[in-house]
Amino acid sequence: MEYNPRAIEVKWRTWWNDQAVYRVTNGGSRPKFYVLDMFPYPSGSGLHVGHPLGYIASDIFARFKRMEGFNVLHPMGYDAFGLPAEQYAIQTGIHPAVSTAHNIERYRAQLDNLGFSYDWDREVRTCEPSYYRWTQWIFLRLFDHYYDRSADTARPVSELAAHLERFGTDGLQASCSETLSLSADAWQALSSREKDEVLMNYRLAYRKSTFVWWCEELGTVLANDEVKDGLSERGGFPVERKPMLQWSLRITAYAERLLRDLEQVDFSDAMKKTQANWIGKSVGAQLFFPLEGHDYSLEIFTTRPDTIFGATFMVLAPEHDLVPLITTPDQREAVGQYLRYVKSRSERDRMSETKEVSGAFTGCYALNPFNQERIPVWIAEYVLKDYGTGAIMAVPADDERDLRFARHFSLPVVQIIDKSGHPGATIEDKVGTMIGSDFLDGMEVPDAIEAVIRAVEQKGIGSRKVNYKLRDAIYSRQRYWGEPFPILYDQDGVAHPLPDEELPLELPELDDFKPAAGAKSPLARATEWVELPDGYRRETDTMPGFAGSSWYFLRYMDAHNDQALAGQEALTYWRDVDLYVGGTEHAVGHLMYSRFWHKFLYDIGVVPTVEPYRKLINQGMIQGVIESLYLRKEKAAGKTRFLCANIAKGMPESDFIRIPVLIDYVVNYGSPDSHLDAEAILQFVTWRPDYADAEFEDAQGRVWSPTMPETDRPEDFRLVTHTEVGKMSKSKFNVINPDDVVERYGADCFRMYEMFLGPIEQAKPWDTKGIDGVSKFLRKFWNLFFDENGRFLVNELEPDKEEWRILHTAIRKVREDIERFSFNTCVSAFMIAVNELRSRNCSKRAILDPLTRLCAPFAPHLAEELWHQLGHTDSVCLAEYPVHEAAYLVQDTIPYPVSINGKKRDLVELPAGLPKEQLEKIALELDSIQKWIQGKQILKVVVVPDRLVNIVVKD
RNA sequence: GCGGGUGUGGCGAAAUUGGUAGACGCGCCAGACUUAGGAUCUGGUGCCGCGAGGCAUGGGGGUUCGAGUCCCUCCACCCGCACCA
Repeated sequence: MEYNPRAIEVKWRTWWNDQAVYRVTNGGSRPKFYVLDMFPYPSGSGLHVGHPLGYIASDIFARFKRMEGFNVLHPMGYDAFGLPAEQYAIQTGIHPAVSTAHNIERYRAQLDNLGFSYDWDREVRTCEPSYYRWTQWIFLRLFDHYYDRSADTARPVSELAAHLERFGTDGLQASCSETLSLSADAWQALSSREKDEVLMNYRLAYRKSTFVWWCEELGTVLANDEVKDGLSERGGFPVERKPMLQWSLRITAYAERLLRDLEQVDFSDAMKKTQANWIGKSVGAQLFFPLEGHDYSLEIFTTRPDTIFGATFMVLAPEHDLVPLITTPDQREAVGQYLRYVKSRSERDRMSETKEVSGAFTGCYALNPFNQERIPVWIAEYVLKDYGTGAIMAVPADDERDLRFARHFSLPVVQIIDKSGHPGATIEDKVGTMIGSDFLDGMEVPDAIEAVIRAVEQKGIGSRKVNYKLRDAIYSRQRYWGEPFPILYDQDGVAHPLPDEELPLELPELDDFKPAAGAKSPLARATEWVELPDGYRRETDTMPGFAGSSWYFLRYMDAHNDQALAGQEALTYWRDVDLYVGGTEHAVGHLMYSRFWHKFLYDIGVVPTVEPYRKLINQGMIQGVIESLYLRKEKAAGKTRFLCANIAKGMPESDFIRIPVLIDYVVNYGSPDSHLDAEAILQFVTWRPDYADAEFEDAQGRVWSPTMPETDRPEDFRLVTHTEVGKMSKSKFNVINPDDVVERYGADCFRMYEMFLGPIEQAKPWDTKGIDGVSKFLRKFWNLFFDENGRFLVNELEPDKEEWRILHTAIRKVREDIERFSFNTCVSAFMIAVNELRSRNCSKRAILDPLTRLCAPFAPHLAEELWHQLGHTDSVCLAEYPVHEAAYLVQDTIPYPVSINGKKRDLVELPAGLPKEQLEKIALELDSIQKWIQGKQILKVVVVPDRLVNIVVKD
């Protein structure tokens, strides 16, 4: 019988399905284990070979844990709301729900094709009302809570209102957008609308006019992490800063906990660093500088309050609220001009030209709160509106950027730190002795920082302050395909939550998905839906993509519950995700948001854990090989001739058109010798008929054309292609569909090969070349069970010592390596075992039975078939994972390398457990060693029992 | 600029605590079976050298009986963040 993967794979998948082998129930006596994949956004182009890498790894782990006796939750679903489906709808008129459902179907087929052990009964789709009902519910809880900093937890807004009623803002420690100061009387005197505005300042989901990233092309605002290099992450369109009335989530309230709790999760250091960096905690002081001629003062944040006596000017962000108020009449024009200049610059320009110095003087002076010295107030782009207070005290002597600015505008530089005691210290290092700084003189920098903060607090001109780079998350999108906000506005524009009983608030039907006028969501056109008879109006924006993905892992625990996002019993049983597998691209988006939501849900008593994910593994990207022709159009006697540049040989890249080529055409693709030969060019021009009658010229100046008679064509004509490695994408023609690979080699082979490619966390280019090795291995494994005539070879003979050793070596290695996520070495351990058994013609049941179980997580279909061939009737997926017995691994003899001065000179097989003295004696007496030590003085003999002997001689 | 990562044969890679560098696989070479091979099997394969042997884990230095692994330093590439006060 031949190994025929296609036949057995379909057979067993159907069987698993019928037997509900992967069905999971909540509870029971087995310990729980939760293995989660980052669920995919079902895009129109389907899965490529890179997507399943993480899914395969997690599936192996889930199967391993299941066989180890754990109750394993291993679900899958779809992040189904999002921009691409809506863009597609705008172009084609096809409803996003329709295209999404279609894409999901395709994804499902592709996933099914790989034999994953998901419990599909728990599937979630974020775009289903039964799901987003709870997304809306969580939003309403966020709306209904504020963050109490003294208790470090979220509390109901009603408690906040009660506090204001009795004490005003006195004694209130709450995260807020602006620091307010209100007496109880003042609060009581407010109208209900004004009260609502005050509360909005504290809510964890709040509506406020903020500067947001606006993307004209997409017709929506975007969150910080959705903007890359001044362009939208989706589509790569320009974005601009714009003040808009938006819903936001107060993630900043959780900044400290998000940072601190990184300590208790098992993420890679790189991931933790990235998150910590994004949170960007810095400790310093908040200081108030009185403004000359005004009765208000300028608030700044600094990490270097010690340098205050070196502050020779102040800088405000151009968008700072005070700018119009403090600009003096004679500076109005200069400032206006500068503001126009800033506005004219795209975010891209602003980012790319960070070295350029620009700014304007407001005409206003601030006073140094310590010595009343007059300090000119400037505005400049290099100060950012939304970091700190949007204003700084500039200390050119101790800050690179301030210094550049001072030099450019000839502002004074006052030295305040003597760094002579610290040779090599840079301008920004916090070292040195204070000089020219009044009461700080003579102090070392760290002491001075403390001293200033104490003085500042005593004088009441500021306080110690912790600042974070993390911004609140903009939560409104002016789009159709997202969760509607369960919010109604009354005639005063006051936001009212929809009662929970009215959830889900479903999306209205629409046939036009273009953004509505005035930067509005298409929902604004659904007037019947928006306008309620009682004069109330619905919010027309929708929630962002990260809403649904911030809590989906909880829904899997109890996917059909219609009373709660998940039942308390399910939540306390599954608790948290034990293993989470996904890409690093979600480091600051999804992972931060879901950690934030989880902490909030913990605060309000919904979930039992502080962190959602215990361990995170980031699979590396599988890249594609990109082969391109570089051609330059030349004019030649009426015909279009293309000169082919050999970029590798150093010809310039500019002036050439780059044409990505299907890798199927390329000879030796992926190697330095990649090229198109005559046959390949002919294929190429059928694919690109626009080149069908072109003439091609190679680097030697020879000309070749598909239209010329074959006899005229120069021999061995080649167009050299340029090879790169990059993301798989349609436009690069380098996408490999897993279905094609599965069709040819089978799912088990595909699974094992993806694992065999290299360490899971490492990025690597896809290369189908090596897959034959894995394919051969699977056949060899099969052939231990069947001979070429299909005869079943498995026998009941007792294995010998060596055969036991082979088996138990494999068991130990595979178990160890699964636990450390080293799946590539597991595959090689299987290969070694099978090769060794084969060379001994071993088809003994006592060996093959455990070996079949051992490889079941990797090649489940093959294992299931062989398991049944061995006479079992239950599923191998639920069989017990083998455990190695140390007794079989004890070796009688050990190969001892004998070295002279660390260089191996011989290898001798000696009985295990020999004492040092004897080993030394044997080693020294070896002929091969004698030769080396003849006439030399032996200084020392290092003997490591059961390992090696090293003889140190004097040269 | 800051942060993180990676550098080992022709290629993907292994080496878990400092102890035989290159397991396993691809490719390549030779051979067997074959009408044939993109099938299968056997053997070989880091580099230099006829050989003894020498040289090899990005370069240089150090610690050690012994370093891919630890320390210092330099270089290259990749990925984040990027005027964060």
